[in-house]
Amino acid sequence: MAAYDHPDPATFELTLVLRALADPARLEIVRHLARVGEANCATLIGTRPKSSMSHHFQVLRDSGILRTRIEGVQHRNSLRHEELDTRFPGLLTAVLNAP
Amino acid sequence: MAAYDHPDPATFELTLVLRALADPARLEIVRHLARVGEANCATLIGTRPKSSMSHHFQVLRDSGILRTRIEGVQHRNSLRHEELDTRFPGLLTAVLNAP
DNA sequence: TGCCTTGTTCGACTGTTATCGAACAATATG
DNA sequence: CATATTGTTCGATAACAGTCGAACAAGGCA
Repeated sequence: MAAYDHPDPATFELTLVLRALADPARLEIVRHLARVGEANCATLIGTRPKSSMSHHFQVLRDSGILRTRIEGVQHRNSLRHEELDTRFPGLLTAVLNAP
Repeated sequence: MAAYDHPDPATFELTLVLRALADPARLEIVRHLARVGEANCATLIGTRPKSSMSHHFQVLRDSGILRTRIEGVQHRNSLRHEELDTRFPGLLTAVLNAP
């Protein structure tokens, strides 16, 4: 599998980021990554099928919220917290701190 | 016209707030209110018809982002910035500061 | 090579949301 | 009272987004 395309921080769009975060499943993913740092897709799948999760990861990736690193057969995901902060300071932190 | 119902800050839901902000038209409204403090619907209507705007105001109101005060025939809108901050500290500020 | 694991892609379906005209409601004002 | 102003509600339509099974792709390993 070829590496993923990750958008440049300068091109992050606020509405895309907010929309990506405005979904319970994706918010769960983001919060989990904030705790564990890095995780592959499999460990993040709860009850949802793989195809649904794959979709959510793509939305999060396209908006700039996370990056996916390929290692063998696994795809390791982590937050792009610093990069997000360079364009939207404090946004991700506020979301992560929210109840 | 009877007064509007405004949700209590303790019941604000993050996904609702993020979804409300994740729309260009509504983001524009929020940014305008941040500048001018208070404004009635008419002054916020650009090219969109009244019915569309009325819908967006309702979404913003229901999520807790703004309050609407009725004065005569006008509906004056303003951000519930402090109340939003009590539940989601820094969130609205981060959104307002974003490019 | 054959098989297992990990994820993606495709296609269809479903539910939600935005948009907008038209009719309506409420208040002020002449 | 008649009319103008301000905004809501209704109903229809169209676009979008989430869900999920099935097929596919690629790497690791026996």
